[in-house]
Amino acid sequence: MKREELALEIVKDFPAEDFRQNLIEWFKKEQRTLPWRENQDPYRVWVSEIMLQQTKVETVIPYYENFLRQFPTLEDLASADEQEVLKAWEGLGYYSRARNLQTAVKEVVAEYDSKVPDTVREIGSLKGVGPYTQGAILSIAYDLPVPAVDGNVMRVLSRILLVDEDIAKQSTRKLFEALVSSLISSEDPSSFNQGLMELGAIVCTPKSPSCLLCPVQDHCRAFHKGIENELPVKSSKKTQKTIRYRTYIAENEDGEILIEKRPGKGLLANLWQYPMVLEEEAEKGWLDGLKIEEKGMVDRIKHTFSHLIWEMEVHRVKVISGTFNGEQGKFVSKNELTVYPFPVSHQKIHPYIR
DNA sequence: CAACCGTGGGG
DNA sequence: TCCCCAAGGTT
Repeated sequence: MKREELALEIVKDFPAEDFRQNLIEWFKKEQRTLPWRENQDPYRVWVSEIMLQQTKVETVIPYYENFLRQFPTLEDLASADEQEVLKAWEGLGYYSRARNLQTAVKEVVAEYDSKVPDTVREIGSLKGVGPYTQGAILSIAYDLPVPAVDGNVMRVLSRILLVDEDIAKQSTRKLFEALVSSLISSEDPSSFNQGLMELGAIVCTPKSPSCLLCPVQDHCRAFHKGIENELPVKSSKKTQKTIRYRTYIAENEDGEILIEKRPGKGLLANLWQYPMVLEEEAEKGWLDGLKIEEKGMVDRIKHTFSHLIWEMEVHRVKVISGTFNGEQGKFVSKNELTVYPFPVSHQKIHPYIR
């Protein structure tokens, strides 16, 4: 069955008008007070949507408030120094979001007279703005009836409409976009989309949803069948790979510590760290061209990313002589080290070393 | 498509 | 400890 036909089949006999009314009324009454809900400024909505990608509301709030203080307008962000933008993002993760956002904002200044475009085609062409974010901005900032399907929406609608497609698969999002398109309010698409997400965030939660408090309980097929905990169907991700590194706290005769800059692409792009070498490539007595004197292992650090694991042996060494062959390395004073501005997360010289 | 790209918190 | 999760996008 084609996707549109399947969507029509699913919403057949569904009381859409009742559902819309209950959802929107609930949202207007119960929505949380959040800094990005002060007004409909497209720039403010945009920033919030980027920050909220894969990130909890409570985490985003302080970052958002600080970011808007530093870059109050789209023009301010467009003309800002990239290092400052990344610094403001420090600790939020997924740092390409920050770069893409600034790139896109610059394009809006240059190509759209500093006005955030209001069409799917134009806004969707901006860097970092995908299918979800374009729908979110268009509906929330411009009151346009466009689907904004995120994880919340798929969870909520999979229960209400009894959809058992695997939401881990990218293609499934399109089915839910078709469903939302047929259900969305033309009167208040903003409250409809936000209502679905808000419901997912505070009532229709992943584990033990609060069905007794749900404003659309009457319309929920999963609740009526008592299988709300079986939905949504989501295939589990596979286990992460483990990479072993040796990490050096390398001190020279002046008491300075060596740090290196990571490559400009890939994981933690451009972030500074203590020099790291793959464990199997760690040479005794040498570190990328530097002759060193081993002082002993001082710690073992395990850091889990979303898709891989680092296991690091931390060694303290004394630099005897030689020139560092790493990408970009330099010695900094211990004093400078503790406050090294960018982009080490949380004011630690190495994000994963205390 | 599936892999890549962070981080912090909850169960 | 381990797994899952959170207003996803890019390649």
